[in-house]
Amino acid sequence: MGVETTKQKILTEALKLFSQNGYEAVSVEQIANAVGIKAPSLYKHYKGKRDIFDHILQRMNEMDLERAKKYEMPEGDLNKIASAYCETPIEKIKTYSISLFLHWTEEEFSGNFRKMLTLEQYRNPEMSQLYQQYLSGGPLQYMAELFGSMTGETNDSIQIALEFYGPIFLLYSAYDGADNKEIIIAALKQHIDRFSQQLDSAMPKESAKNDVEA
Amino acid sequence: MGVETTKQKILTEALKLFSQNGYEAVSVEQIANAVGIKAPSLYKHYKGKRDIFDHILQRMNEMDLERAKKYEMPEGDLNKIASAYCETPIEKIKTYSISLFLHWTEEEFSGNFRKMLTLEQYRNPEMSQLYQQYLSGGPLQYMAELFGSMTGETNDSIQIALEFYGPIFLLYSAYDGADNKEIIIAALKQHIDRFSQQLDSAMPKESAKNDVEA
DNA sequence: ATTATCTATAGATCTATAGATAATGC
DNA sequence: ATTATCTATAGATCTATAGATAATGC
Repeated sequence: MGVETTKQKILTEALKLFSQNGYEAVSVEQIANAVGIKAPSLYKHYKGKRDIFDHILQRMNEMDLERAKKYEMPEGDLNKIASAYCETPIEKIKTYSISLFLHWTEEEFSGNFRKMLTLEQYRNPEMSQLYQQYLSGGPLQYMAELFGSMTGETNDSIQIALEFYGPIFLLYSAYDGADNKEIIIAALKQHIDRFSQQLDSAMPKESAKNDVEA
Repeated sequence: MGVETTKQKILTEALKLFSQNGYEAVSVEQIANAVGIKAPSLYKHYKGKRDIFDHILQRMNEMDLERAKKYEMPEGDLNKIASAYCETPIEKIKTYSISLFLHWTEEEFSGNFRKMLTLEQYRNPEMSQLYQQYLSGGPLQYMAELFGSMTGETNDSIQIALEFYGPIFLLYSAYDGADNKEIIIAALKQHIDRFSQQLDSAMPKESAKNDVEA
């Protein structure tokens, strides 16, 4: 697992280039150079540039399914106890949103994929669909459902999700441009804490549940 | 003014294409086709593709200076009275942020420019600087200053600006993907109202000032 | 007389294939 | 024997220029 095969390395290097310059701006030769082979050799592994792109999408899809399985359904082995602790919706949201942010920033493949998707979002319907699924409308919808299940009234939940996810979404951009990434993570945590406190005090009761364990 | 010269049309059509596909993906021939001329004719007006791009930047810069002059300094003629009315910081922020949003969405040139910048932001330092100046860090900083001047304490102002501008920033994306743009504008206004109300009640006093006129 | 357009085309670059050569597995 | 790499190169596309032709302004 530590060693990357040429086939895998083509994907990671191509994605790195796509995330900086966009799909069209990157030539097969540039990818090959980054990998350390000549361009024609690359065709032994993939049918062409579009095929490389497709395999990146595929791999991202697999990674996201794994991540979803890990965080949406806390029925695993060791994590079971830990997540059972903070089963209250508000803690679930905290954990989920921080892990989501770190996933799209600190992890190399996902981080580059997010950047690439940002650059490709207007190219065609498929790309804008993926962008919204992974980064804008998708998370927003998911969080709205969480908030809806908390308050009971699903009416206002999209607006609440907007107040919550908007700053997180902006922090992706801030993260990309920041010299010191730690400051961004700190701002993220402050936002999440502030928001959940505010939400907690606005909620009718139930707030006693949290204060039992620390 | 209603008639667009070929030279101007090259800029608007090029920008339209750049905003969808990114700078590199667009060929000079595509631009020429959109304008309705042959590719070589285009070189009578601009030195090349890069030159077209540079003139787009230049024009955007001019447009933004105009917009800034219009909204930052309410010393004009007719607007003078109107803006003097709502000179209170909270109303200034409301007016400013709605006009900013409409500027980057409903106006064709600025809207396309925002999309293009989104696609070009990672290409080089100049692009990421422009992206942050126009769309992320710039407005955030400006709003932080406004909030700072309101509360007096400049400490927390960036965090407050994040809570305010984050959702607006996310709504740019939502706007691009939305079938019904009106819904997005409504969500924007609701966010701004909710936020300013919340801010108003959190402020010590001064809130009586607003309620005199309606 | 000047300006905007056209056709033709040079020169560069890019994707992809063909076929030779070296490395690896049985 | 199979697989991964290489060099050489075909064919397409892209940027940009040269020079001819039509349109516009004095």
